[in-house]
Amino acid sequence: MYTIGQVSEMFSIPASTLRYYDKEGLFPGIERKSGIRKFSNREIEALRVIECLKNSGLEIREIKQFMEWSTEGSATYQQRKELFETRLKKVAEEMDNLQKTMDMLKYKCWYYETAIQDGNEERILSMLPDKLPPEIQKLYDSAHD
Amino acid sequence: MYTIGQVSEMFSIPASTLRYYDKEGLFPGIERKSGIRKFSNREIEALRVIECLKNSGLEIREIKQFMEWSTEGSATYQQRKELFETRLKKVAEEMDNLQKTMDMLKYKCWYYETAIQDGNEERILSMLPDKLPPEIQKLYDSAHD
DNA sequence: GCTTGACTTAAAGCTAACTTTAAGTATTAC
DNA sequence: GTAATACTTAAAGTTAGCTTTAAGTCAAGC
Repeated sequence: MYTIGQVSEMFSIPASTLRYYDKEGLFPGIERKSGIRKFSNREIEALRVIECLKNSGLEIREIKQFMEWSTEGSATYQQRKELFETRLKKVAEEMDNLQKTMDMLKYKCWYYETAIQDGNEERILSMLPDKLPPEIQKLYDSAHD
Repeated sequence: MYTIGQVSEMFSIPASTLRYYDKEGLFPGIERKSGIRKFSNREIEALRVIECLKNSGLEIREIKQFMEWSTEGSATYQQRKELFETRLKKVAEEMDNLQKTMDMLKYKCWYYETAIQDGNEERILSMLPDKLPPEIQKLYDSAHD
């Protein structure tokens, strides 16, 4: 059993944020002793799922929905499974998107490395849009679909 | 040369957002004809970079800084290069983080598939924390470092 | 010449996710 | 017993990034 301060330390999350999460219903049925929250393994695992769902782009009120489903036993297994499947797809898309972002960033790194070497951008501009070195051309094309 | 409406269509960005970006200084020196903005290839390419930097987690005011550097010629090549290098590192970290998020999501998908098959979570809980099927154990460990 | 549709502005409004504040209670260390 | 520390609350404040509103200008088609 942990206090809010201990959990705050463990997860590097401000206690005020944990209180906010509780107020928003993310720890349904959390135990209390004379007003003070007692975080058990259930809440610790909940917090790991909260972080995961938040990273997947889910909003707090949708995470609350999930936490409510979790208190309803086997009747909501299907909904919960579908939620995770949907989130998985979403994150896979986000990864694809970030891969394109990285390609653009790598292209720009090359661009400025080359500009620094040359002292100007003229040689680069004369290679655009399709006479860049092969590796760089790939990055450029990926970023300029 | 494009009007704000054409650019809005091309990039699927509301015209109001493009005006907001302009107000925030993201199109320094954009041309106007009797008050109306004229988006040239320079602004189109700027918009691609804006999207890229935004996806990398940069704030609008930092993107503005970059756009100002871009008007200052070769004197700022170094800063611009470093900006893209820093962003690249940041996005690579974000990708790692998302990979962990995906592992947790995959684990949860398996969890609920199994719970649906069994009708309850008992068998799964008896396998925790280190007697899960090998492939699933990997996901679980990755998500519970 | 008048209607239509796309553009313009400044300013106010919105939303999510916290974060801070102010005032108070409870527990632990000495 | 008292001082320090950690907890409690409700409510107000903050921030980023838009989005909407209201009032107006401008060019093209009929």
